[in-house]
Amino acid sequence: MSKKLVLIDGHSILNRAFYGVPELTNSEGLHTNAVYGFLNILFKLLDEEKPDALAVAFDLSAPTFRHKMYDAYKGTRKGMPEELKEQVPVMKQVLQSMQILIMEKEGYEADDILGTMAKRAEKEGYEVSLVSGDRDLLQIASEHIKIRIPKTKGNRTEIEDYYAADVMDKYQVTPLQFIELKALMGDASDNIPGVPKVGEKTATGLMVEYGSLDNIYEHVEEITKKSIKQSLIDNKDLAYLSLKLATICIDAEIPYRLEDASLQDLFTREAYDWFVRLNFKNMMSRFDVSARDERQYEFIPVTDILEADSVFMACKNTSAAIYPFECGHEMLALSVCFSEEKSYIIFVRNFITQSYLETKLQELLASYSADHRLIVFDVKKLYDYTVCDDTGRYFDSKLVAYLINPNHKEYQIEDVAHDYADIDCPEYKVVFNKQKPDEVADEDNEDFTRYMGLRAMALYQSYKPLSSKLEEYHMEDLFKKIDMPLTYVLYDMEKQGILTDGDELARYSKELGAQIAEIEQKIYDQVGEKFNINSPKQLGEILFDKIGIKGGKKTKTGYSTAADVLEKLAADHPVVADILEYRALTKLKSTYADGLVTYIDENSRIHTSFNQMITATGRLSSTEPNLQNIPMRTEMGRMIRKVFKAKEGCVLVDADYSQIELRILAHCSGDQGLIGAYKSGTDIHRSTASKVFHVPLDEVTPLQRRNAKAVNFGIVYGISAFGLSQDIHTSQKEAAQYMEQYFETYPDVKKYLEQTVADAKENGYTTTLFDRRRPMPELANSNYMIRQFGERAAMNAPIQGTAADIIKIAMIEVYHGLKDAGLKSKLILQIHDELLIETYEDELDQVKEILSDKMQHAVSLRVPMEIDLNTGSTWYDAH
DNA sequence: GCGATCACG
DNA sequence: ACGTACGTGATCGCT
Repeated sequence: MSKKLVLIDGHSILNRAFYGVPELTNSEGLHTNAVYGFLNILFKLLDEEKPDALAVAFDLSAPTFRHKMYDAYKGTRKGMPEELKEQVPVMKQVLQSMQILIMEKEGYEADDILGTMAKRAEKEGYEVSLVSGDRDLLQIASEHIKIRIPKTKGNRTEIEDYYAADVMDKYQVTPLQFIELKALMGDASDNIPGVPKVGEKTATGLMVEYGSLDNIYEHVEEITKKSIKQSLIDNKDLAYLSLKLATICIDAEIPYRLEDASLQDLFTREAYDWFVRLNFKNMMSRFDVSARDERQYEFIPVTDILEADSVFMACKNTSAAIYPFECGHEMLALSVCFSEEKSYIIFVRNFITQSYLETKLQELLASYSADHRLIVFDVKKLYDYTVCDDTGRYFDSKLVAYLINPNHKEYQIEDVAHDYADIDCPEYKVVFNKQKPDEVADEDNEDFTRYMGLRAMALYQSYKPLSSKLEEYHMEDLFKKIDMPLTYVLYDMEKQGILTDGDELARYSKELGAQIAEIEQKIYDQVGEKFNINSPKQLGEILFDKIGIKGGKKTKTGYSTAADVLEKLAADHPVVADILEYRALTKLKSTYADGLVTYIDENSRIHTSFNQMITATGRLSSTEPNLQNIPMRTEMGRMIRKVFKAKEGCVLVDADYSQIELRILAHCSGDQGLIGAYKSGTDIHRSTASKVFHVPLDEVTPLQRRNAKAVNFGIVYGISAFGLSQDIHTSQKEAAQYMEQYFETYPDVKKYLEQTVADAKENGYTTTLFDRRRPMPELANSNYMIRQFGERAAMNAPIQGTAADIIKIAMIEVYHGLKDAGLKSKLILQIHDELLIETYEDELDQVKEILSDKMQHAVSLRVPMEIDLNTGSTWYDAH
């Protein structure tokens, strides 16, 4: 077996780690995140590759041969932030303490040293892994030199691998041609100029057609696109200079021999001291050989139905984790784990059919009760195989991970496995690259059985830590009674979908198109030229430079042309009003009229996806398409709602909570003024205005009511005088006065909000009435702005989150209310405080009763929960 | 891929 | 002096 060498691009990996790992300091206040990230990658490499030799190359600040060629050349180390710079010497010392070879040489960049070492090692029969964040090194890839590009995702690391063939696959050029590709397109981060007008697409096209820079110039006359041809001719010298700059030197004069890189004992006394000093606790276990984790799992492929039977039989009196492998809607395999030693991977083969697996799962679920659970990852996706709305039989690890910390963007099984089972599950892409699911799902494919086995194992092992956390956080009821049962309700709603009239959508689109064309022309006429109105950049230049409207800059990239800015200008400049109208119309056409048709299925229905694990507050979100932001506020937009209909023999029943968030505020704060206002049933905004402005109820002016309403909203959002002043177009001073008067009127609201923030600061998280939790790391941030944001979010989260809890409870009760009454009518949409039911006409009275009863009595607060309920043949009419 | 914009609660 | 309402998702233009 040939020897293995790992080469690391020191600065590049340190740089990646710095930006990928959140801020981290040791007790001396030394920044350590980059070093930590680097070591994580290093250990992952050592574990995975078990190399014979390893070395790290660094750049020196001295000029290199590239500087002599090109004055503007800056190399790869410009503008390094101080927090990173201080970690470079630390990193080198840590590596030294681990007896790892550090290579650096004046006149060369790390790339050149790495390239030279890699080629030397290859000649001597080594397998080489070259680790860098920089794709430049792809030019070195060969059959024996693998370029590895790590990506830090949260606290995990994924590595993309490129042998020569993979470079071909991805970039359509050979590693050597990759240099010429780069010479053509340039590279801003390396200050390689490239040829103007030639981007990645053009460069790739040229390289694929002509094969080399020389050949491109031999055939330059054949190039059809004139501007490209001219640019190539004009910049020939530049292209060849770039080629030289981009070429990595593979015969650098460096003093290092391969033997120098041989690995010795990494875990020396000095290294130990460094790890203590840097406070890298979870890496310390590596110093204790006896404690080193050497778990060996067994992954057993099953293709025989009798064996499969016995696996399912063995699951029956214990909790088991399952993880399916699908291609489209077909299950190709199912991994099952019910012990810490082994997983079974059951393949759809021979007598094992998908329906056999579905039956077995169904039987298994039926056998479970409170003691045993089927541990799964994203149960909503599983209901296609196991129809079961008795959700108490499942434990959804993904859902629990979300509930424990809803702040993450996504919850991949790899993350849950790492965080709660300490198991490293490789991503599909990393193991199988671009292979299709049906090509990899084979019982002889050891990569596949390991891939599947690890996932089921990780799920199985995540159960205990996740349940303990739920218990510790007092979130078991939230999980068992709210979010878990909701999964099936959402599944059912998605499956129902909503009837959508495609013809009407097309007519609407056509009408919008006509209006847009008209107003577009009108805008061009007024401005005196054609331009892309949709481009904020072009629009800003036309408005503020050409016409000379005063409005000034606002965004990082240039002029702001946002609606609130333009609205202030519309009165003086008619064209601005037209632009606003153009914007409104094109938005309606592209996002709604034209956007929605693509989602209509063969039954004329649209099935959105309700995501339960996205928001930090506990709300749902809706995607593909988003049916929670269908226009409402303008009449033209609202017309869209006419395309959403009830099917033949049905009507739509729509109910929404009236000011649910303010009512929750009244309840939570216990403010008698606010509670009294709701109990008396008067219009809350009018009542607020009357008290705040000290006028009798019937003398409140429309403006006073509007302002009071804005303050009410502001309170819920975590008020700031600035935000309020923006909203009601007044001075910050006046807004501050409104707030002050509001808090005088409702003193317990003020107390409540202050207490909420204080608690959040002390605990580091907020909770809702139902113990939904949101960690608030912003409150401890050193940046004032971020802390301020944290305070506002801390005021809002319990209110918005409690509202989310309440409507979730209502949804579950409405679902079961309808089902238990034997009705065919179905819940089809939720829009945060609103529910929509497609109702059979003969069930109308019952549905209305169930809907209003369950919504009003989902919880009992100190104020009544009122709803508005409407019926109609379209959503437009029902709301 | 990211920022700007705008649709909703 | 800084620069901000809370929570989302889709589309577009641009690098």
